[in-house]
Amino acid sequence: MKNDLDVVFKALADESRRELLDRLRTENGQTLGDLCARLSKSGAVMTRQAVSKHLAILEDANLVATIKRGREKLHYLNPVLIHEIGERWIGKFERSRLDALSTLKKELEAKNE
Amino acid sequence: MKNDLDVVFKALADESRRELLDRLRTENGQTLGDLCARLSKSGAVMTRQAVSKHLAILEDANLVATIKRGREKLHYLNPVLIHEIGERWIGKFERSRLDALSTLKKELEAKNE
DNA sequence: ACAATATGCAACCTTTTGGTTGCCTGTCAA
DNA sequence: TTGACAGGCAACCAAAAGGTTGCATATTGT
Repeated sequence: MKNDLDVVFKALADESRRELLDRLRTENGQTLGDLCARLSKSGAVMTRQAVSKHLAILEDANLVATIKRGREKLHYLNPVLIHEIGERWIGKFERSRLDALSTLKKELEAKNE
Repeated sequence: MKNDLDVVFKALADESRRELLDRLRTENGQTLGDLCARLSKSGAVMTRQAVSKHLAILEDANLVATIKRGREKLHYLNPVLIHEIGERWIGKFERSRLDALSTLKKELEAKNE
C-alpha cells in the first residue's frame, strides 16, 4: 500500500479501473463478485482474476480500501487521493491556465504575420 | 490529435511526461532541445529521441500544442484538458467524498464489535 | 556552398501490463 | 461433513510501453 503520486496516476491510466471506481462510487462496499459482473473489456467480458488484479492495483494505490467479512471481501472507494490530485497536481496547472493560453495565442498571431 | 479521456490519463501516467508538463508550466514555448536538457529517468539522462516520443504522446493527447518556427519546434502547454479532468472527472468523486469516508468508517466500526 | 544545428523516422530491444488458465484455500449452509 | 461458494496464488502469454541506435531531412549562419 504505497502512497506515491506515480502509483496513483498509473492506477488511473486504465479504463477498466476507472470504471471500477465509478461503480464503487455508485454503490460502495461491493464484493469482488459484484464488481466482476458485467465488467467488460471493449465488449468482451473479462474473468474474475483480471478484475481481481485491477482491484489489487487500486488497493495498492490506496484508491480503494477493503474489509474481509467471512468469505467475501468488501471494496470501499477511498476518494482522498483523487481529491489530492485535484488539489495539489491539477491546482498548480490551474494557476497557469489563462496565462498559457494567452501566450500561445500571441505566438500564433506572431506566426501568421 | 485525439481528445479522448483515456488518452489523456495514459499520457499523464508517466513520470517523465508529467515532468515535461511541469517544465512547460514554468517556462512555456520551449524547444525539444530545451526540454531535452537534464530530463532524467531515475538519475540517468535519456536521449533526445525518448523525449521526442514523450512530447509526441503529450501532443497527441492534446496536452501540448506546437508551433514550428524555422528548424525548431516550440512546445506550449495546453492546460484545458487538465482542467477538464479536474472539473468533470475528479468533480464527480468530490461529491461522494465525505459520504464514502463515513460509510467506510461505519463498516470498520461494525467489524470491530 | 557547406558545416553545424534541430528535428523526424524507422527498426529493434527489453520490461511492463493486462489478461488467461489451472489449482489451492477458506467459509458457509444443508 | 460435505458440497458449493468466494476468493487467492502462480505460471504463462501476447501486446503495449519506454528506450536506444542509426540514418535522413530541413534550416541556419558563415
